[in-house]
Amino acid sequence: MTRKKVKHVYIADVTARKATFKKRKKGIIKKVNELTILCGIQACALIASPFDSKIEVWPDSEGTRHIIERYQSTSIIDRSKNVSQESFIVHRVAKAQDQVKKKHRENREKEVTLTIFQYLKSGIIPQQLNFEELKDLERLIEKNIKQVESRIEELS
Amino acid sequence: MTRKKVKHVYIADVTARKATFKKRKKGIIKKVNELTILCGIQACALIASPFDSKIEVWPDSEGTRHIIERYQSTSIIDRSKNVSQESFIVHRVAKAQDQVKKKHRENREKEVTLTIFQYLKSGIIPQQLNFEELKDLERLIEKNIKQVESRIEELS
DNA sequence: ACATCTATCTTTAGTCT
DNA sequence: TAGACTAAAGATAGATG
Repeated sequence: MTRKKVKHVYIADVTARKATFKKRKKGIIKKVNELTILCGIQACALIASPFDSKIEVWPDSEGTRHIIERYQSTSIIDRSKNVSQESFIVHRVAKAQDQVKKKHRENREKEVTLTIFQYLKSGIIPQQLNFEELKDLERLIEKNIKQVESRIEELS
Repeated sequence: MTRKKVKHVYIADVTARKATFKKRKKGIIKKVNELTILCGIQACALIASPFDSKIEVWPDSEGTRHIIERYQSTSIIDRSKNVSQESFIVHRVAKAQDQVKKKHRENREKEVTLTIFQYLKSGIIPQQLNFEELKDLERLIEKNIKQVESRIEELS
């Protein structure tokens, strides 16, 4: 009587879709939970609801945040294979500091680099950035500084 | 012959753990994929490997990034229930701009706020921040500005 | 709408190659 | 180390209350 051949296509019927979503979400979360226990690992799932804009996560928001941060760090490292992220950052900062000492003058380029360094240390932006990302960030900070300066000028 | 009662505890044997991890990870990803199709939603899974530091994600890094960003936005909204995030940001920026025009002088407080606004617009930091997070960010930016200024002074 | 049931489908632990 | 196999365990579609 209970026929089942799940066609893997979008479920048009709202009631059926909602029921399936609820059951399967529960199943997935159970499986993810089991995997973390059986294998002693971290894992998380983020699932958007079809019925409201909320995204459900497993485990709690704290655990999810941790693994997301861990993922973001490592994925960025992977993207910049050509240079070790650690030596890259260390070298960049050391170079910026040297330049500051040598040139002995106000220099926006170094201001930007130092700002980036502070943000990296603080964790506001990922601890590792590849060259392209760093360049984007530099351009953004430079733009900000210019805007702030022009606004200040405008008011003087 | 094939006896199975899965005890839900850590699998001590390395070989068995690896085999189970591989099988179950595949299963979870399949289930998540099916859920997204059946219900027409976004979902992702992040799974740390027990054998190297890499975190595997489903779907690709691009899709994962999107849903993470969506999650981070909404979760932060939820945390600052007391005030709508949109009106909060809009109000804060408008106020800062008003102050700039009225006081007609260089003012670090506004510089900080404008910098935050730029970062918010750019997506470098989450689009929504609650009061505590905004305060932390303000303190950080202020500290950065002071450090940069003192370094510039030191060199003049 | 939700809870329970259960026949059937799907996953997977243990085993072998 | 990685597939393939298979029977038991587990998940769930559709039905019913």
